[in-house]
Amino acid sequence: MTIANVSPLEINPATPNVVDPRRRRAPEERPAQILDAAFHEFGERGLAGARLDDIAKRAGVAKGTIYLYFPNKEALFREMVRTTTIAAIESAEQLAEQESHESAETQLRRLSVGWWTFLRSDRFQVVQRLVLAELQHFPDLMQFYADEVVARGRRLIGAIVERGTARGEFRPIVPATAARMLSSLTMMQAIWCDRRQCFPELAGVTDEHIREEILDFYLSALRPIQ
Amino acid sequence: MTIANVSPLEINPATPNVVDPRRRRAPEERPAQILDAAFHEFGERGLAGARLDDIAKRAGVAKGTIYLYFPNKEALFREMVRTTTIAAIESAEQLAEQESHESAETQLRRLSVGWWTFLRSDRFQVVQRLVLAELQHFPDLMQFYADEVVARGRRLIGAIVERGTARGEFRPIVPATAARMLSSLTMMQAIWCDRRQCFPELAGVTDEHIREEILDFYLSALRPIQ
DNA sequence: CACTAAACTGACTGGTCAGTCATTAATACA
DNA sequence: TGTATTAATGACTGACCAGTCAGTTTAGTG
Repeated sequence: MTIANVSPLEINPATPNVVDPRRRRAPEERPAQILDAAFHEFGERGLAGARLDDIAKRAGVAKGTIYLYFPNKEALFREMVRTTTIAAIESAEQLAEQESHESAETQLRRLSVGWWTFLRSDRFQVVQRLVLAELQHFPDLMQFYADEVVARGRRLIGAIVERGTARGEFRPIVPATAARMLSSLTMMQAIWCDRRQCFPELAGVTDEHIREEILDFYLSALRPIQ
Repeated sequence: MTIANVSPLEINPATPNVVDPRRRRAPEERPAQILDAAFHEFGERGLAGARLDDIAKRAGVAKGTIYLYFPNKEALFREMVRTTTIAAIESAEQLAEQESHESAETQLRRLSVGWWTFLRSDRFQVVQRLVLAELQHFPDLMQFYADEVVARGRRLIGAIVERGTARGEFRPIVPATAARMLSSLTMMQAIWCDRRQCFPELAGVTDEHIREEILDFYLSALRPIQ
């Protein structure tokens, strides 16, 4: 969907290629196509539950083709988690770009909007489910996720909070702890939003409202003591 | 092993039950034995990944025996989630019993200790993983979990917060929102604690310290505005 | 003790699916 | 046009595993 590229071969002056597109040569596109299909199938069924035939069908490719680009199912899974995660971080960091002249509260507010958008996206929901459910069996991927997603996010928040404390906007607090608090509030509730129908209390509330509640709650915990 | 019979005379009348315990009749115990084994196997490998042969072996029972008590793999899974969840709630509610004369802060503090103990137990970690990973395919179980675990917990916290607000201990806040904030802080960080090795920041910190950080942070967000 | 009913067993079956490979199609180049 | 090379296919294989059932063991009863 996102990753699957537009084929440069499609741009054709004379349209001589009326061939079955499935058999057309386009080796550069294959990995992305397959990874995208894998993302959906693994996301839906998990590592053990997903079938390679389904991934192939979704990618518009024969099963054998998958094995031209990935040595086996597990490697495909690993690679899918890696690429999806990387794509996710990049889009999140773009959104969270900060201007240093702003107040810490304003920075936090902007970070909150960007991050929440990302957390509520389909891609994150799937990654999150896989991380929580399957990554215990892949210590290296877990580490990768911890370093590249969690730690990076924490540093971002921690820096803002530290600056806010220094400016007297916030009460004194260990930045790492403060970052962990905001992460947990936001991540957990983003996951719950995805299961809205089960939580009557959330059913009538918009995503945006929840995001604001979280931020207000968080800011009131950081409020300086009189 | 099966064909080579044990002579019934071998059974000493003084110690009558030296029979292979695996073949002793105990139909009342079977479901619990099987469910316990299922808990471990499903918890480790997920619904699709777990093998009934392994569950049987762990339960000390033949595969066929499982089918005397449960119609199929999925039903066993459902039943396992149900019973585990119920056991979990009951143990958690015992811990959280409150005395009405205490201050809201003290009540919250006691609830926090009991709940955290539960959240950090093996049983909860496994249930939580299954809920997040698999329960989307079982809407009825998801609903059951939402009603019996999440909603119950929220009501408990909400009531305490409401009382605290009425007494002027806490600032005015929607009790349901306040409950959701504490739930998300606690649940998410309990899950992270289980993956300690991946988060260098948590590695050197005790569970108890994190629990206190959460509670202090929470209380400071509820602090009345001057 | 003999007989019956209930509990239990584990070899077997049939379906499923990861992974293979002989074959076919497309392209590049002479 | 022919030949070589690379890309892709999908029928096939073998392992695996949920679910079955004919047979075995145990306990209860007269």
